[in-house]
Amino acid sequence: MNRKTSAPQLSPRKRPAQRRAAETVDAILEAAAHILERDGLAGYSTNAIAERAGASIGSLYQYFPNKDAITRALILREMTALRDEIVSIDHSLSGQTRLELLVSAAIANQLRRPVLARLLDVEEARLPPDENVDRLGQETAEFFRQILVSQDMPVGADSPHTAGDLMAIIRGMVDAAGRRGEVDFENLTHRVMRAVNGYLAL
Amino acid sequence: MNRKTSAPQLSPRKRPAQRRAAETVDAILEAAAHILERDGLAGYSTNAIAERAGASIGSLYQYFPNKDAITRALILREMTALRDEIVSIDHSLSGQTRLELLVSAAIANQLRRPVLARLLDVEEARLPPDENVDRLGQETAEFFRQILVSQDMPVGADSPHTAGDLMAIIRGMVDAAGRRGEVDFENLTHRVMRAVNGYLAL
DNA sequence: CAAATATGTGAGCAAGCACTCACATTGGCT
DNA sequence: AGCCAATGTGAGTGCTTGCTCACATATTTG
Repeated sequence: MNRKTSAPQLSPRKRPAQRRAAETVDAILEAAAHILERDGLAGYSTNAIAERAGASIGSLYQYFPNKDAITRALILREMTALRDEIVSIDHSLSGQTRLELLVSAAIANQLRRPVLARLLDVEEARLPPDENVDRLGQETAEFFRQILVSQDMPVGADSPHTAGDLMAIIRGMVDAAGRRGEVDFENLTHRVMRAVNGYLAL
Repeated sequence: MNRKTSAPQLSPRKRPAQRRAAETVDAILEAAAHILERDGLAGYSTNAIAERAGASIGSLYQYFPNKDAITRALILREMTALRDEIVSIDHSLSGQTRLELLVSAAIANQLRRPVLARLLDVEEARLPPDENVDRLGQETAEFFRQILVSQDMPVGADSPHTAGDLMAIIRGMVDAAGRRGEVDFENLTHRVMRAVNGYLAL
């Protein structure tokens, strides 16, 4: 533990060691999110992100090797929030209740910052597969499956496509609602729940 | 009809008058579709489109005022194909049968060129609203609604959100399937039909 | 045929982009 | 204080992009 000199920085991406560095990284991520929401992909440039973050373009490139790394970090931030919420659902509840909680969490996650969520979906599709992103997605799908095999769930609710189909239904409906500017969270949740239950019941 | 001189070209976009001009326009559109499918938005540049079309960049800009106009023309081309298929559904069939035909048409439209369809969805969301695109969408939704009020449909199947929700479900599921590389058209169609019927039945 | 119009060409421009680098400042040590 | 690593800076570079324009060729018209 007594390293006199730190390891040489072969990777262009440093890990922040002091508090102000961590603050810089956070500011860059939130600036990137804000620019994406306000100006879309058209205004999403590294110079704009740095300026909005109150940092220099040089600082930005000390912590992110390239622009896509910023986007990936944003995707991970949002996916982690959803995963954490889903895995914290009480295991002793009934399958139906846990399913409702999960769907609510997924809807809330997509609706909290709808424009950002939609654009991150687009970027995720464009970026090459990422180890961390894939692992988070698999973890989330696994908890989904655990709910689908509960005793009070319809037999056969769990198939290789079920979790993926349900996530696609939720994302599709919520994205479309966001595009139309819907704001009635309860009504939308009810309709999504209807689609999910309908898919599972047949 | 005896116009000695044609009207001055105030708009930068000309309408093709001779056959070879129409062929150039078609070649440009198909080149744009091909580049989008093969290289995604990253390679989607006007110079690349012109080269692939076997035309010069100057020719391209004689028929399209800017790059987005090419994308809009592509969107219109795909939407028109779907609309035409939907409005040709036999009115004398039962509501359930017509619904199945409509869903099949929507799925087929999205699956024929899945990568292109997905990217055009993305671009449509980014572009400012367009009169022609909006009108086509409304026409399609209108025919959708006519089916939902058939006698053999569940009462209340038609609400202000129904058509939009169902289109969102179809697009979401088919896009996600395309992303995963699914190829089993029948299986996917069956699952989408299950989601649609489930949504309507409750 | 000639004149007029429609169509086609591609070098090149202005602007924006992601990203580098030589240097300045700050903070944590002893 | 004095040293050094960590952090911050922003003008500048090389590249790509959307798009223009002065001009050439093809087609129609009379």
